[in-house]
Amino acid sequence: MLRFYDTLTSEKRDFVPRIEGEVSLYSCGPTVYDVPHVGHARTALTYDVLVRYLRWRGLKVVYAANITDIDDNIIARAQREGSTEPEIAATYEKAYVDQLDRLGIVHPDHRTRATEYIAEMISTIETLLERNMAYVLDSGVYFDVSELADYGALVHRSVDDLREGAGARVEVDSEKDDPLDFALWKAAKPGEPTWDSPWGPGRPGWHIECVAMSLGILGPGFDIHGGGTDLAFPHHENERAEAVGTGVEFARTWIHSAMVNVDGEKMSKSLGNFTTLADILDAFDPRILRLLMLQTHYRKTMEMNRDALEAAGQALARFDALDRTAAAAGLASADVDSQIIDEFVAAMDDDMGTPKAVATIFETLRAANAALGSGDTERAAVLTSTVDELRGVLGIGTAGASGASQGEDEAIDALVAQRDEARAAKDFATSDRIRDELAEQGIVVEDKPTGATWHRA
RNA sequence: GCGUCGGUGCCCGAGCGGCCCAAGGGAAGGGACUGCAAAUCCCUACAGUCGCGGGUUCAAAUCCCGCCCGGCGCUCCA
Repeated sequence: MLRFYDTLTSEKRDFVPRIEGEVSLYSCGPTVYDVPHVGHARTALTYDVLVRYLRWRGLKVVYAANITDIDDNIIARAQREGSTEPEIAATYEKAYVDQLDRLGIVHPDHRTRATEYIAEMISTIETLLERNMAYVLDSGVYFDVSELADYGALVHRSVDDLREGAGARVEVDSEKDDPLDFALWKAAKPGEPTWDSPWGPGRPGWHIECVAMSLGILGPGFDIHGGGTDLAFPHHENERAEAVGTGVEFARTWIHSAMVNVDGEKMSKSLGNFTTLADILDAFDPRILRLLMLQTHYRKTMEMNRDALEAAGQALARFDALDRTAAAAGLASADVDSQIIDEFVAAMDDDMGTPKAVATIFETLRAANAALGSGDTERAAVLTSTVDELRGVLGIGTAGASGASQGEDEAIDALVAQRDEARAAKDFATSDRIRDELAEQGIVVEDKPTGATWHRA
């Protein structure tokens, strides 16, 4: 039985999709005004693995994710750089998608942009006005928090508590009825991009876009709404308020993935520990980052640093080593071990227990190596196939092509063959010299009963 | 301050009432294999106060209360 921890109810609950066998998922993507960082990767990866797993389990998944392509930050950057909002958004959306592609993140079925849903947002706002859940001021249209009974439910705060925080920290628009009331539509300001609306030219508030897109694509009462925990308030709380305010059922389960810390703190430019995704993926095999992240549960804050990445790199090398060993032994593909699969499924079904699932794979990996070592190729084939199957579910595939030319590879083959001859003749001086030469080129030679193999370090 | 999540070996990190003298990964020591390596396997030390103090229970890392410490949220944020 699939179970997920639901932020709204603060408990793990059995997951029953609204349509049997079909899961609808909406996940909040980034505001594209800068290059993506490792935090974006963790959030994207959480839902990537969820989608991969559900599909592997035989469920149909409709996955929608948004791109916020209009907001204060984008406008500010466009003005600063003498560019335009669409240009800034397009540039950083591409940067985001490009980096996620390197990580092998599955593409959502619907990747929508806020500016493509203006009409739907306006119509949602009209509904809220009709139902007296909102009011119009010169500065825009605002949601009336006092009209919603359980505002604050997602973050488990009372309206009074929230108001205390809002009054103390947010510059209160004195016109607003309540400091907690938030903008659905912002009236045009000079120099800003605008869209026409019944309330004059302006642009949408932040939260309304996700309501329009998620309900527009997935329909009322969709199964899962995801995003990073930092979005729980105010963004998700306000989304929920807006959607419920229109009288429809919103997300049935709320999943929030935790933050990535660098040097024990949330990364930020001001702290100087901002770690871009590109920097990490340039320095490490993308599968290393994926494995490292999956070794921590998605709801737990994780630490990201060079040591952790290097440790994960060593772990990943064991997968690649098994690939080589299995290939050298000529293992045929075999049926998977159903008991191990069951163990994996039990771990994943329990609120996406990827750390335990990964542990199961490593145990199987060791057993496969042991079987190989003892000459039990039949068992080794079963275990290796099981490892491959489960790696696939988590997106930890085999090593990619090195990018080296065929000629280079042939030259290395020739040297390795030459070394084999020298070894056969017990000319170890020569064989060691060749091995050292290859090592300098980053080539590791391994002697196996079936002959030497080599790979790039 | 309020809310929320957490504090487990040298490091990372599962477990969340008995199966725990606590998974898995990394690093460390020993052995096997190897001409020597690499890879692999086996063994060992690592946690004997699972942040601290109370309590509940036949039984607690796991539940309850209090305290200390940290992340995140309360402000744009994945």
